[in-house]
Amino acid sequence: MPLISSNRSSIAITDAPAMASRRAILPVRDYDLNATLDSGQAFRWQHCDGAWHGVIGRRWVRLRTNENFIHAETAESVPDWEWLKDYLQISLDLNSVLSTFPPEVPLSKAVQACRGLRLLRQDPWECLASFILSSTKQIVQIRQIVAVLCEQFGDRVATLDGLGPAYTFPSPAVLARTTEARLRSCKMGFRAPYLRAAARRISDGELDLNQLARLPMVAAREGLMTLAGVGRKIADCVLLFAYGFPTAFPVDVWVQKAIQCLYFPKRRVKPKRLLKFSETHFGPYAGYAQQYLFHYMRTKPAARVSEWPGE
DNA sequence: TACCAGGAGAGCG
DNA sequence: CGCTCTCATGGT
Repeated sequence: MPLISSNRSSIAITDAPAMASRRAILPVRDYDLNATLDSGQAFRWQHCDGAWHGVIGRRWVRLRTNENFIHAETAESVPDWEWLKDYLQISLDLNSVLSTFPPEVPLSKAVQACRGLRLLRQDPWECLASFILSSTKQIVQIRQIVAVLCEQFGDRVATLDGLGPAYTFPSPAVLARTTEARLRSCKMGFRAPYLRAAARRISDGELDLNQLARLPMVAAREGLMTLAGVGRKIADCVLLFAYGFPTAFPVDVWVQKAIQCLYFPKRRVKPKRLLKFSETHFGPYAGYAQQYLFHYMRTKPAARVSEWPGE
């Protein structure tokens, strides 16, 4: 056994010249990796021993973080780290985003409660499929369904020794070819036909997810909503978490409750009016504001307003 | 046990 | 439109 392995000392540091390596150190500022990976936008990250394990594209990766850096490690050496920096949105200046928020109390409190929460830039198909599976499910259950789906239909990818298997997210082509019954065995219930039909339309080329990225947001939303099982909320999740449209504003039960309680505590507001408020109040990075409100409501029960007018 | 979950679609008046 | 019901499953 050689004392020094050939690539053992090659650690990429951010923008160093291209050099194949298995490890990288990414300098970060205001980046709360824990909150970000556990905030209900992605469902495949596992927290073990102070590190996060996940699969991005076809690569398994382990992330560790402290206040100033994210340390990344892959199982096989990679030519560069752009795929990870893009996924984590490392180069986004968070302060310039936060400075566009309207200066009001509820949103400020939500930001203060979790400074460093970020939005990821996910693969459109994985994001779309995951949120098709999300409807009327708790986040823990969504994770479970997605894990089984990947185990059953994804490709095995290399991990570090002793860490257990990891899988890619199954492609539209693979899911288009399977049966509804096999999908239902992943415990996704009535969502199975939706997922299969979406996989079919995409693998047939009838709907081009890459093409949607080049459209204005509203047109991209309309494209997504032609899929059965994809309404306004799920479409907005994909627009925000995968395509990065900064004003996409998914309104789920949590966000609805947040806006109702924090902004209209006296009178009950109809969903339609509430959606209009979300489109006009939060500015050019409304999607970011949404994620802060969501996280705030979900994790700070003591701080949130508990009444729900009209009940 | 009962209730609800990062919804959407169909059926109704 | 706007309301109600259903869909499948499991965590709390």
